[in-house]
Amino acid sequence: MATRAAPAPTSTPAELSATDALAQLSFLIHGTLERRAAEHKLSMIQTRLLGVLRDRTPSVNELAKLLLLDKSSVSGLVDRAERRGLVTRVRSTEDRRAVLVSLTDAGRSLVASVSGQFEADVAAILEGLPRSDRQALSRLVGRVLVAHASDHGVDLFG
Amino acid sequence: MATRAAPAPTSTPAELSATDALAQLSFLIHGTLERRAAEHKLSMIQTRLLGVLRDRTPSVNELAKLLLLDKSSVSGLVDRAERRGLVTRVRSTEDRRAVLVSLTDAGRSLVASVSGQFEADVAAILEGLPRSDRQALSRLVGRVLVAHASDHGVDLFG
DNA sequence: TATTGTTATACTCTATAACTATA
DNA sequence: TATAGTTATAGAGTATAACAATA
Repeated sequence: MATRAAPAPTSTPAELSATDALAQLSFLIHGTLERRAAEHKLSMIQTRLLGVLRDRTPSVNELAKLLLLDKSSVSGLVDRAERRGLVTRVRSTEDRRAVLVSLTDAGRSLVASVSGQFEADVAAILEGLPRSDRQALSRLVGRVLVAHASDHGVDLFG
Repeated sequence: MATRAAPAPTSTPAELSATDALAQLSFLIHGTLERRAAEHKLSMIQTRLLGVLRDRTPSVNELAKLLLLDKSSVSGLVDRAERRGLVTRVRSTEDRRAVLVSLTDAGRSLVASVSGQFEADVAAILEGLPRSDRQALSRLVGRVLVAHASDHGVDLFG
């Protein structure tokens, strides 16, 4: 956990390894989204569900693969989101076993709020750096992501 | 959520804003720890509990503040960790209402494993960069952390 | 009276197994 | 038979409220 950054996020030592620094920043940013979502009574998994649905109308089965959950877990997740009026279920006409899940207007509006606030939060965290440093950071992190993706057979720019 | 990095982590576009890049990397790193912990049948919160206990023997009340949980939640958390032999409870002699929680040898060993593997994972992710770039990244992220901490009244280097 | 910790209760989240209805 | 989805069940994790023991 990069010394104590993850399980026990603590103070920032004068000297940080790149590993420690990245771990600490990651938990800071993750926690930021968690808090924003909680303000809207959303858990992280409900937030991810809404996020996934922004540009898709997947079946329960496809959702299970996207969210790395069992289909029964997705069933319950969608139940609770549906009860709150955030998503709807529609029986597929092509395969009448399948159920397609999509955002309601309320769901779309909610995920847009959380999303916007989170982006602003991250931007605010980065405001500690002058613009040229932000660009340098962006370039370096972009390279890490590209390298990691290619190591894992992910198709970038697809 | 930095476009779709958080709720719907997807591909890496050719051009990433610093915000998007940081968000994507953060969720990559957080997910890395989550997977490592899960291999040891540890949830994130159990992992954080063990992490906090590495250099402390706090009361249940203090744990609740450190983990940002209600004391009743901590009570259950410690119950389950104790049942697995990872932590022990000792009644405080100074204040006989208080219960002090500490790691067992098994708990300490387990958290060391997860910690070590996670650090190696993050280091591996960073290996996509040449050493000079890693140093630059570390310096930039360190500055972000310092700036954020000072904005929030956190005492660094304490 | 105030504080520490536990317990009772209720809800979310998760998986496994069994079931229904399609294919 | 195989697949899609739901339901029953069990357990972790969380909070609120009520309680016992100690301060």
